[in-house]
Amino acid sequence: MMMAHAKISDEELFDGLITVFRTFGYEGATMSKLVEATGLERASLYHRFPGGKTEMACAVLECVGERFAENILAPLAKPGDPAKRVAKMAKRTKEFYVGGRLSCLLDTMSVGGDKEQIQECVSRMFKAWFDALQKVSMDAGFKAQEAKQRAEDALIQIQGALVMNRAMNLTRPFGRIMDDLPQLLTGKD
Amino acid sequence: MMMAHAKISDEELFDGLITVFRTFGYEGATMSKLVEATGLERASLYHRFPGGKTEMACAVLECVGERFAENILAPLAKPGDPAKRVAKMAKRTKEFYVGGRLSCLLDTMSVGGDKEQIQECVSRMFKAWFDALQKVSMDAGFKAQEAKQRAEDALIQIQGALVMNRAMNLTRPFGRIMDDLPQLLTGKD
DNA sequence: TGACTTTTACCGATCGTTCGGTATATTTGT
DNA sequence: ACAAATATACCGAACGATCGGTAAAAGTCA
Repeated sequence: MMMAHAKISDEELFDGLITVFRTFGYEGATMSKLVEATGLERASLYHRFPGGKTEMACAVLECVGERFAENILAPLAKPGDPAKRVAKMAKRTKEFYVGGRLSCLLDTMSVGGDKEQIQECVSRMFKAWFDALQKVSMDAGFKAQEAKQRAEDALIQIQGALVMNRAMNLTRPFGRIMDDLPQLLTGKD
Repeated sequence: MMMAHAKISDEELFDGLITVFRTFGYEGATMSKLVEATGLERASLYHRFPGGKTEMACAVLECVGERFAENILAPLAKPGDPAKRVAKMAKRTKEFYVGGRLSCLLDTMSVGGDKEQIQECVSRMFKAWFDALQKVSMDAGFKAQEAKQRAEDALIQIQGALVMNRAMNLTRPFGRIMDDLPQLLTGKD
């Protein structure tokens, strides 16, 4: 509509911000790091996010939520064998976390958690993820309660594997957990 | 042994430091917060930890490692039914994390992770925990490889449940995971 | 007294934030 | 169509506050 040439696109901008926030958490994500990662100067970031660092964090969470919904959660809602759908989702999830070498934004951003606004964003993103998992588990034939528990288990294992990978500098656990996801969410064990 | 006049004991000192580090992570744990939590002034903390914040973080990790080994991991190595030992350990673990309301130091401290020394402490603590779990699983009759996988699963689920609790402000998932631990580590499912 | 702990007072650096101003693009008035 | 006015995007420099850290004095015991 009315754009005076943007130095970088919103997509590129968010790429930089996401990388910093997911790596260093909210407190560790300093303006200097955000400036370096985006290529924009301090004041320019404030032009795009008048609400400052808090708004950046929330915007980053929303952006990741959208990307996650489009690229990872979407396959779960498509027609076809639920197990195959979960396998597709697991594959995309592995890519998203680069095989478990990157942390989850919902984990790193929830450390400290003195900002009400951010905490609310985090729990909302988490809930959306959870709902998508429960739904596919119900598609596989499980009752609401059983599906709920399996979705919870899946989310717990994904988050736990990412923490373990980061803390011990490994990659195998996450890969194994992801490979077992179809069985966990749709299997009759 | 050679203490003239300590305002507070090492135990009390570490209590304060641990609370701050486990709540806010390394970057979020500012000197001001540490001063407030311990009751000692800035310079007094530097007297006890000449290496500064990095040394405090490492000392805190070591301290928690010792407390963890004594109070939580010790029951795992005692004689008796492995399942009962794990149940005891699960009970102590629940208390340690206050039913899942508190975060794990190994999680929050590994966010950011630009300090080599801290990262090394974290992974070492994690390894000790892992080894204790594998050992009790082998006591339950599992071969090394099978026990290894079950220990890994247990650790993943504990960490994942703690992350989920924090991110969604819940407490149930962690409690459920802990109750299922004996089955996971020693059960023949 | 002498060894040890705590404190007051302070340091330079960096934190998140804001200001003043420039360049480019769009809209408006004629 | 052409210039004035408006809006958008950016940047350098600085703000007050707080960061992690240090020196030297004051207090506290054997």
